[in-house]
Amino acid sequence: MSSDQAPVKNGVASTVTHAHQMLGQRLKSLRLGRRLSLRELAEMTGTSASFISQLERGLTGASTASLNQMASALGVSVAMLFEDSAAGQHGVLRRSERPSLPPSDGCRKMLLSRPPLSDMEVYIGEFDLGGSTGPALYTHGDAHEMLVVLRGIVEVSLGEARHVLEEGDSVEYTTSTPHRTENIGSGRAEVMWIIAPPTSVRAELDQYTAWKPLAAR
Amino acid sequence: MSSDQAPVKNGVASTVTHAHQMLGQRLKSLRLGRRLSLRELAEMTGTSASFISQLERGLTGASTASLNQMASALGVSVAMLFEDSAAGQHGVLRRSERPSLPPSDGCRKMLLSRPPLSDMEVYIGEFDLGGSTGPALYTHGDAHEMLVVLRGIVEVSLGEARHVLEEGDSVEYTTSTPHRTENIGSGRAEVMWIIAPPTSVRAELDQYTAWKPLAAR
DNA sequence: AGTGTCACTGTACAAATTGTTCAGTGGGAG
DNA sequence: CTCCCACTGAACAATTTGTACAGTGACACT
Repeated sequence: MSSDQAPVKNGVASTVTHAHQMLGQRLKSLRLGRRLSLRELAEMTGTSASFISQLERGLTGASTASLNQMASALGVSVAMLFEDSAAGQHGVLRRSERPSLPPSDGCRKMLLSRPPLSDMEVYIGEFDLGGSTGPALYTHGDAHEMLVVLRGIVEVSLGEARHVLEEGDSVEYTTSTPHRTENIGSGRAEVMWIIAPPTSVRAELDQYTAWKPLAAR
Repeated sequence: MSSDQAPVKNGVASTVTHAHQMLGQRLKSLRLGRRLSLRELAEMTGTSASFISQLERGLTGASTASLNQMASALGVSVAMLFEDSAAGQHGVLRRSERPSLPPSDGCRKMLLSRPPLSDMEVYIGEFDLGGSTGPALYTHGDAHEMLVVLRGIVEVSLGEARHVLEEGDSVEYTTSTPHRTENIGSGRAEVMWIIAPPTSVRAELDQYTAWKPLAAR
């Protein structure tokens, strides 16, 4: 409150620090939303805790390099660090507006959750006939994941185990369990993935690690 | 390690403490899964932190009253505190096995997530023609919630605002925002609610608080 | 009545973790 | 050459963590 009275030489300086504070607030709310401490985020971004502390309170600015690291560690785009909107917004997302991830192997993934707001990640996946999430089983982070079959029949591999799921069935597992989903029905399939807490989507997207299955029993 | 060598008079005593330890481990993993500290859980259950500490380490047992409190605060049944299975289980839940909550106002809710495993709550709601989640808007806890329309057309009230959502549309909001869902389509409707982090279902089920809307503008 | 046993509380404590302060370093722009 | 500024590292006080310990009251079984 009293520190607002910091000496200001000119108008430019004040708007600069104001911009810093806006960024700082946003950064802080994002970090707290992810339940991260300064040190944890510092390690993720390869910076220091004190730096982020100063950053959040608008005492300093950040280089574009740092901004990139922050944004990716928090699972948001750099743009989202600046756009002051999305505050009072109730995030209505129309079906037609769903952002979709690059498709592959006969599977189109669409993101329903909006990273800065959510404490979860929600995807919808549409499988073509014989489509799958890829040839290998994947692991990412250490959160909880649920898969719900909205339409069709799929086979879910979890480590060594396999489960055939029909419409309305669901599975839960941890994201650290190697997993994979394949459409084994005679038509198209549609599933929903729910991940909580969010595993910082973009940050880890290219860090997905493959898993070597043991020889078949 | 060395404390394992505690004096044991007979076989009964050893199996008793063993049972205590099993319960303790389970309790601890549940608590940590909810990211609760001993004191937080103590306050929720109306007990003390030191008691829970001893409990988790198998130094003492618990009365049925305490067990009930623990279970409900953690959002699990008392039985789940004891069944040592569910360890290697990948929670497959068939559509026909979904536990359903007491229906009301033309809306049947079914729980897809299994409390002990999940970091989220997932419900599916089926609305009859004109059905709704109730006459009033409700508030519960302070988590994030997403609603996805699987079939039909619904109207979602969020505080003063109203949104008409069609199949495939979704909304995000915080659970502290007074909210309500109503089927306004010409047929049945089906939606999905996702809440993270979990707000300890059973514990709060009867603590849902109504919200008085302001006079219509 | 007497005597344990046992569930449970409250205080106290060491250790870890929190965010912040501060002095300082290095590099790029003027 | 020099100022500015992004950024580091160590040290800080304030909380918060889980645990230890000494108790209290109730119930069970002589």
